[in-house]
Amino acid sequence: MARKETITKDEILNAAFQITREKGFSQVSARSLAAKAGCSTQPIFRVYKNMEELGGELFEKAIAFFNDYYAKFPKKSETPFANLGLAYIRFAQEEQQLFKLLFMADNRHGKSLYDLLNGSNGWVVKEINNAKFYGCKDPGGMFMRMWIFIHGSACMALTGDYDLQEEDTVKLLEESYQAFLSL
Amino acid sequence: MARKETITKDEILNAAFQITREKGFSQVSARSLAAKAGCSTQPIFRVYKNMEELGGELFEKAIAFFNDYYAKFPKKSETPFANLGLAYIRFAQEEQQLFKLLFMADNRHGKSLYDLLNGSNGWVVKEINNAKFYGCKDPGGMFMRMWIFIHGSACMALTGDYDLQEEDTVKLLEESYQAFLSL
DNA sequence: CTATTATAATAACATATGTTACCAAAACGA
DNA sequence: TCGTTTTGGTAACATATGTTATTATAATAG
Repeated sequence: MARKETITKDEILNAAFQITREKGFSQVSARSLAAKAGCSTQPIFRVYKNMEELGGELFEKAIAFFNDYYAKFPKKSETPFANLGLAYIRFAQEEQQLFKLLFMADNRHGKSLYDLLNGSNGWVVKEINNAKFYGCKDPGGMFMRMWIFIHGSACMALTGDYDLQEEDTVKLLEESYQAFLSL
Repeated sequence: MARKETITKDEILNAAFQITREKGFSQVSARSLAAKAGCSTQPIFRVYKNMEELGGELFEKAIAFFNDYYAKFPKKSETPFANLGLAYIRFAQEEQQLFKLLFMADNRHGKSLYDLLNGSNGWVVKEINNAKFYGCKDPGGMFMRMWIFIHGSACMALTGDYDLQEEDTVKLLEESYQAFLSL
């Protein structure tokens, strides 16, 4: 019989995720990854065909992480899109590297922004329905405007051009929603 | 006496700028740059101490390019921030790589976003004064909100999540300004 | 205990990077 | 023409990358 596996796919993926989280996806190399996982480069190429394949699974793991982040994020506002937006902006502030990977990179691995946001729980759909429920006449347009605003805040957080605290962000999002309602 | 110089600093910088514009700053390597400039790598290290120094001058050149782009951009709206915003968004659409370098990268080479936008002509100041002239009570807050919105549009253009044409963008910016006025 | 076999470490290969050493090629005053 | 000096090409060095070949290491069926 054969030798037992000591380095699992999960361990490798987790190590890659850690590096990505701390220093960014570009810092995940075969060797840096091996070092983080405490092995040589061989186990990596046993479980993954190549580094690109690992990139794909890493992206999936990042999606799951964001979904979990949002699922656990405490609700702070009744205003449609405000909670999702607040979580998104805080995610950008707290998990800069993951945010870059998910929402600012060229390669989304076939997924659309909507796919990423809507997640497995249909969160965007829920927010849009919520807006409808609260009497918004053009929920689609509202989502577009709000998302431009939310994404702008998040991206500016990454370059150090947005540094509002949570309370102020909530206020900003609620105000913006009200302002866009008038259109 | 000494041999005449055949490869100038300008030629090298222009070649680097071309590569950046076409394929992104990350694609500017000593060798790719030499190839583009039609020389060996030596002239590069004659005029620049190292590649980082070239990076600095390249950034400056990109700033100048954006300033020129905006200076020549035809005015399409009377609404404060709308022209600047429109130019910014179109710049993101047409010059993706330069936009990334200037407005999305970590390293701004000591310049703030305000520095970059305000340029040598005080454009932001002018827009803020313009808003004041048109009766905006909180021009600073308006700039912040408008810029979040504008930057969000531009960044979404880069990931393919914003594809409005010029007219629609103008309308969107004008509407947003009006909406924010109500705050 | 031994043969088999999957695992994983070492080391290599091929390539790309910044940077430098070295040398050949101008350019021009003497 | 010769000597001096700067310029620029070739080639090297050091390092980092993905990937693969080779070898040593378990693990267990027989």
